[in-house]
Amino acid sequence: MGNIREIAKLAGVSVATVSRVLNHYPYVKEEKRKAVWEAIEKLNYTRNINAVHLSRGKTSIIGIIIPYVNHPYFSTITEGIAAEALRNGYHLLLFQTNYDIKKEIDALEMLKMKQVDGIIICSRTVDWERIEAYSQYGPIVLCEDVKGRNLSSVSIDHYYAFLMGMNYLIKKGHRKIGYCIGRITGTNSKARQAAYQEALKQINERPRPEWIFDQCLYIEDGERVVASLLRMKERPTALLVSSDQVAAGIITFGKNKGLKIPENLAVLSFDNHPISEALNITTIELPLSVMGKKAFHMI
Amino acid sequence: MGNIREIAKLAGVSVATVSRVLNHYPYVKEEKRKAVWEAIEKLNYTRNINAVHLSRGKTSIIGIIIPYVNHPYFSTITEGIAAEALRNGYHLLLFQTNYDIKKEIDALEMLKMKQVDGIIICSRTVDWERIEAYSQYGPIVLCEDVKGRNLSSVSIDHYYAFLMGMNYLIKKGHRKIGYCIGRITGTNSKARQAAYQEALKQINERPRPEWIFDQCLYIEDGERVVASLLRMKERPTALLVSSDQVAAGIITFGKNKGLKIPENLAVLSFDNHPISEALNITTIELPLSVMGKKAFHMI
DNA sequence: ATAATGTATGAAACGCATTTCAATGCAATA
DNA sequence: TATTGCATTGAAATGCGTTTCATACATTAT
Repeated sequence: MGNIREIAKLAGVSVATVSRVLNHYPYVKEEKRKAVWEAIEKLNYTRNINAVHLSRGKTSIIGIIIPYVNHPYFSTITEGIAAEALRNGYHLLLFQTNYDIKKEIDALEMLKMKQVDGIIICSRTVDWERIEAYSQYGPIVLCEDVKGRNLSSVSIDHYYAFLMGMNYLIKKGHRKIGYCIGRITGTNSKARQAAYQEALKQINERPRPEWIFDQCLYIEDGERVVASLLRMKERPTALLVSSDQVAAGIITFGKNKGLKIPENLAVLSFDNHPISEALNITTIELPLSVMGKKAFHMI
Repeated sequence: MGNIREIAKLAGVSVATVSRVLNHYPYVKEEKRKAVWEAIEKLNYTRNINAVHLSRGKTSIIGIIIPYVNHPYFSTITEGIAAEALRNGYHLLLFQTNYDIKKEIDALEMLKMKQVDGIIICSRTVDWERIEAYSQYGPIVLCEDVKGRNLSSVSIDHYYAFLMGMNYLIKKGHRKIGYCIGRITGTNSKARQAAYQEALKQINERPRPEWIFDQCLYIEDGERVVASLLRMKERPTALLVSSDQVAAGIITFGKNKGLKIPENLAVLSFDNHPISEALNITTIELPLSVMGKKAFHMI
């Protein structure tokens, strides 16, 4: 394998010239260029990319912080980022956090250590101040509304989307409406809550905390929601569900339990994941893959 | 920020001692250790990890080659790898290939360049020889049967699983059986085909190429399968489906089209993804997450 | 008391490619 | 012919942490 110096010696040129050839710089005589390539072939040489990283001070790697890889919402964003990164010669370092704040900080630390050139945070637990502090070390893009903070972000207007959903249900005649979200503390969830309250205010209904279901991420969480609903004396007539997966779970488990959908319970969800088409779920599309793509370009 | 030499100067020690402190080596006087930490604090120092990588000759990063991040089959494996990698202080570099052979080679090249210490290949398009050639540069683990080749692998016995599935359907009285898979050329798919043929031979039925559906990956592919089935004069009475997602699609689209399931068409699938429970699909569990975990440990 | 261990620490070499700076050769313009 | 400028090339500095080797002192064993 050897290193650039050996190549230089074998080709009878200086290391600078080898580097020029390797990086496709102009101003190298054709014959020397050829000699260098031949030496590279002969020694089966490959650049030590860590030396390149050190020398250049950058890695062409961007980090992506997500809570779970195997949730469609996040894997779709990741997909978008990955495809776009690849097309631009970047690599992706995956930080799966499970919403563990320590792991998020570890990931941010990688920016300071120059392991990554930038970071895309798809879902956040650490506080804003911390992120702002780290952003001196490199670009950080958030996939949520940053509320005027001095941070880059690409975000879906979940407030608007949720409001749209609420209005749709209200127009259908519903007044008793609940909703399901993934993690009640997130920024996106707060936007949804605000939209929920706003919509209810307009029809003079009070929000019902018992109709708000937290921790709804996967299809199987729908089962829990259905079970809760069945135990209630007074049930909502409609549910806004932040994930198609969960909606699918609610609908199928609900039907198993004899819940008539949409007669007893209307379900409206978000993402427009193929599962919703399959199950005939009414859903509002969220451009997740595009968001990933944009997030990449902001970096 | 500065570097290790500045820390050394400020703390009044040598760089070697700083390195010892940084790496928690013994044989450093407590007072010097303290002085070093103080200097680190004062200068807000962090190691340049690229220098560490270069110096150590390794990165504690492992690469993972998958065709698509947003398919449950692969994201579940990835999930398993990610969780385990994290617990062992490793990071994950994601190579999404879309089954593009060039991208696979690029990823393998990263092993040679020492960008990654090892690679886990979840699905492969390049030929064996090439992988064997690259394995001189570091550990490579395949997630498929390597058929006695000199390569590490963790694999699910898809032959056995498929045979089991076939026998289950046969026991239920089916003789006209078809199947759906993701990519007909993969090793895993060949194992499935072999199992299919073997099972049919035992009941003296001939394989029906028209009942074999390729490119079935996502829920929406079920729609295509249903459409094909409806066009056939003679249909299978049962389908073995390599992915729960696709099975879900077949069942829901099928029902929409008036196909009675399981009366007209029995469906048996694999993975045991939560979706199958939701839809009451009979499924055979595949330990994907565990496979990811094991794959990591082989490296 | 002497040899043998163990603790503590620094100088210097090592890993490797990039990039700046200076120098050389040659061609085109004044 | 003198001058300006571009094409080419190499020496050396740079980025930065790890690790080996040698050294020095303090113990403990013989």
